[in-house]
Amino acid sequence: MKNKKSNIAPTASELSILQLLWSQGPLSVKDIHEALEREKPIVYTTVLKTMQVMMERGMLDRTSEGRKHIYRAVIAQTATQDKLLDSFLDKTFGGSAKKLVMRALGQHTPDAADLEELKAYIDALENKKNQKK
Amino acid sequence: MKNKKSNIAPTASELSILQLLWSQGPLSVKDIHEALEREKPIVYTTVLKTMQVMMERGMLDRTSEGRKHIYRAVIAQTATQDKLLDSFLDKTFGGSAKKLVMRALGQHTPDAADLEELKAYIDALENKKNQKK
DNA sequence: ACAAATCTACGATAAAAATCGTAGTAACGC
DNA sequence: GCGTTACTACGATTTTTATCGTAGATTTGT
Repeated sequence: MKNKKSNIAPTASELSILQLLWSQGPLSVKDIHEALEREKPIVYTTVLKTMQVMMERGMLDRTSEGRKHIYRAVIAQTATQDKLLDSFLDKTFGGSAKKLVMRALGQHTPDAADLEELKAYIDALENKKNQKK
Repeated sequence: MKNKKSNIAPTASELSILQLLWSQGPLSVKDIHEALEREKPIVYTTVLKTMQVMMERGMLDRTSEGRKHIYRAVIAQTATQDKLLDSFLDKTFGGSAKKLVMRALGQHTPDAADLEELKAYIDALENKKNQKK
């Protein structure tokens, strides 16, 4: 096998922690707690515990900085999103990417610029397909 | 309020049952069990129990046909998918439909015909936006 | 120095979801 | 009629995930 692949799919709470680490880089438990607290009340040790579990599961790594620990994400954002997307696509849209895409655009239509960008992206995909043949 | 909205988001197992009912119409527990069994081993009463719970939660309804019950989905497929999509989009892609769409297309690129259809759909969305203004 | 504040460790509990086993009842075949 | 089969009802257990409380250690302010 290529290299030990982490089969771990993060849960919803774990994902909310990962999002912060992905977007803001390595953070302390305190940093994460403060950020999450803004969304909804949660006890400090709940966050701590979750992050400790995530370490055991190989999702996070950490270094010591004085007495406190600084955590960082080990699993990549894109790989994780792709895995979750795959699973979601199967479970909710029977695996049809087209259906999911159309529904996503219908419900959360991006602005004009983004729509143009999307069309350009689709063109690029079409070209790529043609080249392969 | 418009009409009593069901706030219920089905779990993964519930969703797999709903998928069958949505695509095949009203079914008995036996029908569902047989279909699910093809995917992975599962005990009959597990399915039965799940469907009973779903009834209590208002996701399913049933009629009697002889001694057996025939279940049908009460909650609509599109409404349910939209709700799940919303939540997934937020949790996994920070609410950016564009990101989700591009990733979905990249990982599960539809065939040429579907891509054309998608572009046409995007055009339609653009026109709709322009009209509103 | 030492009390208060800051952090981690970790077991325990709670909450949610999934699974199963047993009991009981109606239908069915013969 | 009566044993076998097909179903439902439902409690109970297991598994997974989320949350919390307490204990103890290190640092900080004064």
